[in-house]
Amino acid sequence: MSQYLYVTESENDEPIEIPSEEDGTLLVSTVAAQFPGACALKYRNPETGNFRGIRLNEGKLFPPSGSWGSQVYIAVFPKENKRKGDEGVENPMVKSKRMEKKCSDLIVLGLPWKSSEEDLKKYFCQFGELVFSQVKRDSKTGQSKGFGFIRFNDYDAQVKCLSQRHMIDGRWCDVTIPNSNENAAQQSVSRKVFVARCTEDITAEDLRNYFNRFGEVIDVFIPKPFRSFAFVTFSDPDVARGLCGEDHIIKGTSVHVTTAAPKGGDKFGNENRMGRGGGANFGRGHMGFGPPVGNPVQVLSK
DNA sequence: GTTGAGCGTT
Repeated sequence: MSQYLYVTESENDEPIEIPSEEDGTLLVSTVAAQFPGACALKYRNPETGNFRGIRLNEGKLFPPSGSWGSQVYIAVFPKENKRKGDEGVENPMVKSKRMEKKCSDLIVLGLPWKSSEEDLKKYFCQFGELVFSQVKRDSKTGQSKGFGFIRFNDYDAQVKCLSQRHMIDGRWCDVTIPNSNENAAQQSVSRKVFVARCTEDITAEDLRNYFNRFGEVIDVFIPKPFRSFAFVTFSDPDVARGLCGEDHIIKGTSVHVTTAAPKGGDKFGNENRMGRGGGANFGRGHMGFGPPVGNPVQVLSK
């Protein structure tokens, strides 16, 4: 029997529902219709956190265990640009890829009180597809606070959008990079990252599964009671640092990754006292990565 | 039931 299954291009995109065939298989051509160039599917095995490939024969994809279930499958492309880089270490392009222009959440100021997430999508889709939109509201009344956040899939769309003012339902609105993202490039180094803006439905396993694609996750810690943040520790500090400053969408929530330092006092693993020069001797002296618009100022106090 | 600079429940 035919069913709709969830497929996404990358795990932090919103999935698209696409139909299988009557015999339960899924045609690669069906996948490619939504994801041009896609040649296969994979999915995250919840037990191991690893990717599993979907069996493919003569253009037909076969459900892993009889049925496709409700999990999200990921489209696979030929020669996909890999993000985690064992062999990519020697390829400078791989590294700089992460420091390259990537989309981040954008704050939208001055929204009409009545504007909703849907309104944001309707307006901003003229620049490109939104993978995230949110209107900040009073938790009690639900009344909009007059600002929100959006995120594009495509960096060019973001650039275009940032370059102008926006008339949304009769009001001029400004779109900028949020201040909270400014600490993107310069961060101290640790194997552990702080994941802000978590929601309660994001479990430790969700975090592990999500972040495992960037490098081996060796620990996930979610404070109890719920405090809307979490810590994720990687085996490789480079991976941790590479993620800092980024926004990631997990289960529809945009979380923000920074170094795990602001508060201090963590149970497991690293104590981040960066008092001496110690702590962070990963690799050679040159820390490369000349940030294009370098902000060499390191905030010390606080 | 109002409002109009801001920055996302560390």
